Amino acid sequence: MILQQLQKEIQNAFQALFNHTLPLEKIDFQQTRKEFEGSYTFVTFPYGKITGKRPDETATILGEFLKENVAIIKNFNVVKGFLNLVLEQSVWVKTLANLNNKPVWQNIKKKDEKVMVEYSSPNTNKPLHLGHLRNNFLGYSVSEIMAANGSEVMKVNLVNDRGVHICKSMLAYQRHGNGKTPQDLGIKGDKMVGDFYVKFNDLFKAEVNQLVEAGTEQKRAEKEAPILKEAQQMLLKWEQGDKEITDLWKKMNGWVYEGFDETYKSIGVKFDKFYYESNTYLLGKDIIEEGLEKGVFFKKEDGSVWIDLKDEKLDEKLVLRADGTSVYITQDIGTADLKYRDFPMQKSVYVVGNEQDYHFKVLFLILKKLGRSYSDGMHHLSYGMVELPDGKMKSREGTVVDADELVNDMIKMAKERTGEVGKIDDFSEQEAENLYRMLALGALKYYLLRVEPKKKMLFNPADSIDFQGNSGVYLQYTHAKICAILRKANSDNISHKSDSFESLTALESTEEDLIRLLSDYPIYLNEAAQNYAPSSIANYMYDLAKQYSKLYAELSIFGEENESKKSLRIALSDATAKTLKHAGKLLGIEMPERM
RNA sequence: GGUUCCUUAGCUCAACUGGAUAGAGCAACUCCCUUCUAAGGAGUAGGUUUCAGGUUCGAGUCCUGAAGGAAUCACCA
Repeated sequence: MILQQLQKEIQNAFQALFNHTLPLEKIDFQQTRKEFEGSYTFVTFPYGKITGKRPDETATILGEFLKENVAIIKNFNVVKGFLNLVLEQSVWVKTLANLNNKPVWQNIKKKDEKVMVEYSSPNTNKPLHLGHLRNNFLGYSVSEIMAANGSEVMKVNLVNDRGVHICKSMLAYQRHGNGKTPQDLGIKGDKMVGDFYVKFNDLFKAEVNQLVEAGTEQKRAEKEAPILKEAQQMLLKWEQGDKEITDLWKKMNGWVYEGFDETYKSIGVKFDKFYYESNTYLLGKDIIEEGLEKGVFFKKEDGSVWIDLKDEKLDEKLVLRADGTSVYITQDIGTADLKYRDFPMQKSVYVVGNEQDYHFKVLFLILKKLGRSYSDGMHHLSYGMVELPDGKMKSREGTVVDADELVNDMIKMAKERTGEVGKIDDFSEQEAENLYRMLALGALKYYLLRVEPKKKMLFNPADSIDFQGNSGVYLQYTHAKICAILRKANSDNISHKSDSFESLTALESTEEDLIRLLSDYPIYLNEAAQNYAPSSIANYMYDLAKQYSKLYAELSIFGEENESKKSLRIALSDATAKTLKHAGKLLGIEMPERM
């Protein structure tokens, strides 16, 4: 790669001129700004002490040395301490030839690194909504990105399938379900169970109001509402393995899973392994014991177990109740060990909303204090909530943007838009439906992934997700446009193998810019994995598509008379399409060949 | 109240981890389809990067403080 070569050349130059060895990883280039001539810029300000010269002098001396000794450097110019390097254009032709022969991502070596990514982790009471989509897309995408960077990745889903809240919907169903199944009602199983969860809340509120009217204090009423007590009772029975209750639980969860499966399939998200809290909620108690022995935890008079994190600017945190039952963090400690036994990973990523920042900080700290070898590789991929104009989404209140509905709406929009443009009249029904879905999901995924995860985002249902401009559809459109060109090149028998253009020595600036962008792809790929940031990929794709669109508008391909140039532009188109397709896959966005 | 996070153009977001004159899309306005897909391209306008200090050759980015917003501080998960 060019940048690596340039790094070495700078290192040599420093050695020869200043008798100083710069470590390679410290040699950094940035893109030359458009208003100056050059491709890459080396900043010399930091090296004053080494060279003993002013930055602009250092830059000039370096530039002269490089021009003299390095074949690919054609020229240079110095602006203050910025050394702009102008490369021989044959370098870019050669770069494209290499790209053409072997895409850059095929050069990425397999790492000896296992990564587990936990995401989605739904609650079986709550049908998936827009916020969950952000989670699912992030988790899926981060997994794909790490895998593309050579890691072995395991995608897992930890399903929250037990607890009082589950009993609530079960109870509401017992009372008002009349034994109906989702098939009877003609709705998805997860939706039906979700409805009963909402139903419970209505019943609960009614009871609370009644109590308050009868003179009970609000807070007490909320604790003593009979229906709540009954739900708690039900949880006890469930824990004791009561047949009637567990049968109902299994039946209702079965419905939910069917619904979830359908949604996962529809949005193109997959998992390698499922964990269920009903299997893991008892884990972790033995580790509490271990922690007591190690002196990491301490016991209070009432028998409850705590950890003191005051030294870390955190508080004391309960890890086991006085009655010996576990809390949330107990089972998370246990599950962490379980996961490591199943898949001894170096990195473990938890894709969970930022309302649990504190929880994960504590969890990772505890595991570190317990001396778990894997604790250093743990990472909470924390993302901001998706908010509506009137505030947060609440499943309990029913104020959510439902995932299935949103996807369906967008498919409808894609269909309308495609109808207006009218380029796929010869598509079969099936092909057309595939395309609509591809476009709808592309728009949705891009919309959610292009934003840095930790930022909260606002979704206004009134103005729909873009099919224009900086959007997923723009990327897909660019890809489809290129495919048209490749089809024509193929039917006209125009070669774009590297020997058809390798002799070229001059390039248009748009061509050069595009080649540079293509060859920089691994940098973004690496950055995305390093920072768990699909947004890096998304933004790169946009830049790439934009750069190509510019070239497409400026330069004619089939109207070009010089055969070598024609071939080069086709090769450039091909490389762009392949890169878009590869990067799109990392975001879960499919690229159509026609649209 | 403590802690953590956020604040960039009217709106939604970028900015290669401290680099040069802060960039895109949407919305507004001008142009460009008898030439490879106009779901596109070129342009105009829009900024004291919330504010006040500091660090240095250089700060949207780092440090301190302030303002506004969010989350969390449960023997819920």
